[in-house]
Amino acid sequence: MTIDAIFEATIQVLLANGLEAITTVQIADRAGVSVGSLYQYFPNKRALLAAVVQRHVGEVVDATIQACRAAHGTDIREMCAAMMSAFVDAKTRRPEVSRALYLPSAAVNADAIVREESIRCAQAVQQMLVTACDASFTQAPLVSRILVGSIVAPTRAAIEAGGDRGDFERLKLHLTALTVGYLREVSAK
Amino acid sequence: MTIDAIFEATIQVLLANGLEAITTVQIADRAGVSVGSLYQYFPNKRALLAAVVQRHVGEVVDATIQACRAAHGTDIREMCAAMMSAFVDAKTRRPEVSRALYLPSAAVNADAIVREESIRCAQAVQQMLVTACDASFTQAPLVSRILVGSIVAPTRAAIEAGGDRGDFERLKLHLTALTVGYLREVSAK
Amino acid sequence: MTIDAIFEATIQVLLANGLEAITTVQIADRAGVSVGSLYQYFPNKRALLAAVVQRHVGEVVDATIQACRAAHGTDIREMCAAMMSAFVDAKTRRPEVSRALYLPSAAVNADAIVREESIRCAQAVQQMLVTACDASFTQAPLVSRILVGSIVAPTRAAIEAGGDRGDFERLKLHLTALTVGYLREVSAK
Amino acid sequence: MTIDAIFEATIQVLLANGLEAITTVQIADRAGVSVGSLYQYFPNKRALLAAVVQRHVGEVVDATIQACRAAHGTDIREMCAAMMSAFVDAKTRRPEVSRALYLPSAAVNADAIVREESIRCAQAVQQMLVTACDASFTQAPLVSRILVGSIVAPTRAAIEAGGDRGDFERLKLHLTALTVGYLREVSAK
DNA sequence: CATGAATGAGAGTTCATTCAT
DNA sequence: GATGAATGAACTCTCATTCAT
Repeated sequence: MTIDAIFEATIQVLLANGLEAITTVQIADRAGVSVGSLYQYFPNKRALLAAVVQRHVGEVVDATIQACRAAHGTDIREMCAAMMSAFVDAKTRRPEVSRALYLPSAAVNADAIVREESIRCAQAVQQMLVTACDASFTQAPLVSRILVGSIVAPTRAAIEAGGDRGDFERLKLHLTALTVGYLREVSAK
Repeated sequence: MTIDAIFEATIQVLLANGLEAITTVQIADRAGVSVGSLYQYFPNKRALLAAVVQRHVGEVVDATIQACRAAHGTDIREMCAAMMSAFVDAKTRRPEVSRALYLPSAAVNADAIVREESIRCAQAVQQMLVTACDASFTQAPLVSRILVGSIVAPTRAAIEAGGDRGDFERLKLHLTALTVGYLREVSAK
Repeated sequence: MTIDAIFEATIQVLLANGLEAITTVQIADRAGVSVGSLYQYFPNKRALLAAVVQRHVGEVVDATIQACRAAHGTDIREMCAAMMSAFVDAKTRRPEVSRALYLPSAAVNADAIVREESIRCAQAVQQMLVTACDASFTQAPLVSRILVGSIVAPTRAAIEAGGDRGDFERLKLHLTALTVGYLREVSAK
Repeated sequence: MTIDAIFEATIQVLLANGLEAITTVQIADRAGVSVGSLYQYFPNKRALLAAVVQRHVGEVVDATIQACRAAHGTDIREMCAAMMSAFVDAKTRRPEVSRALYLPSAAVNADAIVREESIRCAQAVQQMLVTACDASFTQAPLVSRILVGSIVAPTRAAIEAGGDRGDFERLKLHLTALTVGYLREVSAK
């Protein structure tokens, strides 16, 4: 509960002040706790930022993985559509949170989290792809990583451009087209 | 000349210490100049980082744009292949530079540069796409942005994974497949 | 208490090093606190100096005003004698403090304080003068300001000349003569 | 000529930026010379400021002394009127210059100049007073110093209040009244 | 356990002064 | 003699972290 408040406060301060100007005292103040308490839950500022990023990215990846699992055995288009829907929905559920977290995500240490979560996601994608009923892949690991990578930046661009629901739905369609087209191109069948 | 030394020093220190630990004195020392001189050329640290990012990203975008122009009037596959080749080559000419600059690129202020350069690139892509001999697009602007966005993250992943020339050549093929597939999917023809 | 220590330290450093050489670290050191603590109480160095001046000048003006009030209704000579006594006593209670504070008093920002306190003092003088039993003034505001102004520099000169109690008592007599003579000259009666 | 330009530039920068923000480069720029040249004429910044103050204060004191000499043998009122007229005229010939120079005058080193010039002025006053045809003084040195001191602050206040010619003429009358009254009070005759 | 005043290392930045051209 | 880029010591101020209460 306190941790949740701290997480939320971190996001708010990040949105208000940016990554460079954020301070532990500010975060604690906005969370309604003392700095001392903050340090009871996190060993240092870096760990706090990492945890916030971890949770957010983890949630998005979890949602995407779940969609991937549910799509096992279907065809390429269905797989891609399901995955894009889950990914974009999860990422844009609270667009301002995503926007706030793009900054610390790149900061030292936190980008390792992003990298690892991307790998976790790519693995689920790979496991899904091999079950596709209308395609097969000789370089499934690489294909999965390309696929996951390719959808990140367009989504970020849409969020930072301040897109609305309609934009995000359109984004889903294009990401589906992007990934379906790719998989067709590299499918062995 | 002094400015070049400062740019190079910034990249070196960034690679050695990361974004959080970089200091103006360190940069000046490694560039073989005094801090005072550094401040003669850049109003502040942020501006220096922004300039370094600007130059790097600008070069990559310039190279990509040039390839786009040269490919006007060809077919989709040739366009994508040419563009991917130029982009990946420019971005991986000195992989460690690219790797160093991913950090400040996300830092406040510098990400605006990245955003603008992306737009500049997307415009050139759009101008190329409308000349394609084997496809036509109803939503060229969106398609261009998606296309540019989709190739950024996979390339970054390849660089950060410490890929070699072979990996980068393979990357080109996949990015070509990715974009060709996408354009086929969304082509009106 | 900490604030008092900082005030006292500021005066000591000012006496030892002058206005140009004073640093926040020095002040903090001599006050036995850390620079950080100093900045917990004062937003910046300028504000600290201003506060020190404010307190000193405020005390002197308060003492003078009190004497003015007590002298309401008396004659000119008694008024001047009472006021000069209070002013010189307050200003020379710790001559070295006064001497130390002449420097920042002129520094930007702090001289505004001196100006305002002078005005406050002049108003009290004016209110006193209009009750004089042996004189009346047609330009009371101007007369009050001249009067307050005229006693400042001679007192400063006496302090900076390193005067002793005897000098200060002699100063009182002369300031009294100065102001009494003036008031007689400009009295309408 | 160059020195004059530097003096004038110093005053301009002082008026524009205050004492704390003044820099040698700024002064040189505004004077239309290089910093190097500035250092050809003055060993350091402090000496430059001191010279500017010296010249201004010296001029005022010179004018006042001249008036004192011309008034030898006259009566108290004529002496005071002549002196006040010369002093106020000299000090308010270019009010903004006086205003600009109040700041460095208090800064370390330059206030010694002010002190010495005050003494020089007081000596001329003393030499004048002993020739007064209608008064004699037992403590001429002290009286002279008080007299000189008493007129400084009211004049400064008038200048800083942005007074016009009319205000300055009124000031002369009051300073004359102030000093005449004083001299009458302390005259032995 | 919570608090938040105190700490102080360290960062960015300035600017008087120099000296090669 | 004039120039102004280069220097780097030194300053102000910040803020992650601690620990006595």
